Amino acid sequence: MNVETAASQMEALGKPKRLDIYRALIRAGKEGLSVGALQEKMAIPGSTLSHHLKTLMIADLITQERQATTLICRANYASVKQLIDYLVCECCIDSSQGNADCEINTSLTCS
Amino acid sequence: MNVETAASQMEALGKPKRLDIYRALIRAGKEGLSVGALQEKMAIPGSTLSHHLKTLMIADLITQERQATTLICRANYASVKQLIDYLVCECCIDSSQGNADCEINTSLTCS
DNA sequence: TATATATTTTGATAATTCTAGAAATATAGT
DNA sequence: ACTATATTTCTAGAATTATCAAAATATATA
Repeated sequence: MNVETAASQMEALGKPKRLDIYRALIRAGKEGLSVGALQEKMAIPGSTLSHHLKTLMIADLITQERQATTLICRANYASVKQLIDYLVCECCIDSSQGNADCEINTSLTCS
Repeated sequence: MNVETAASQMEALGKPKRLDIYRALIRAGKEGLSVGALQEKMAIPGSTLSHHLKTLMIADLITQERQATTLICRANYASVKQLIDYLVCECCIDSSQGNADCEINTSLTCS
């Protein structure tokens, strides 16, 4: 993970609508949600939704799988785990007291 | 935590320079870093740094404490913990399989 | 009060991004 | 081939954001 990748992922999650979309996919699990289902759920125009999904795709935060004419979107759980790690895993290492007393634990695995 | 707050925090972390500044504070621990120390470390103009710090402050991601003429900045560990929780804590709850098999654990405490 | 240090605010420009309607594309069924 | 459904791309305007030099502010010390 590098700072540009992490920042682009944060930025992708930095608008309420996109964050809502992403969290809907986090909640949906491995079944995912189709673009159409998301559009109904989110109540936004298809073109706007499509742009948001593209942003999340480019940031590697979601994946898409075509099933005939519908496109299934899923959260990429591995990438958000890496992002969280990048954010906090170096906690306190520059402190004169070290990080021995820091408890840092981020785990996320979905079956 | 609501979606606007979470999105504004994500957005604040969504630029490489601000993410770098924030991670430097995460590493610094409770001692924090002065604005001047950050400026030297990051090698950016003071006015630019000040704007970035203001953005991080408004998002409640950092705190500032004045010590005479210098201003000590510190990461707000509690708020990033809440942000991470907001992102993933509802993992898979809408799945037909439920979230029983999801392991979600985010802990971050710094002494 | 005068000076020095630390930091913020102002102001202006360039660049990016959000939004959504309209048109285009892709896939499947009749 | 024609139609229907699902989704994307094109296009453009409005709004927001990043950047930094210069001026202003805040605090401490001589």
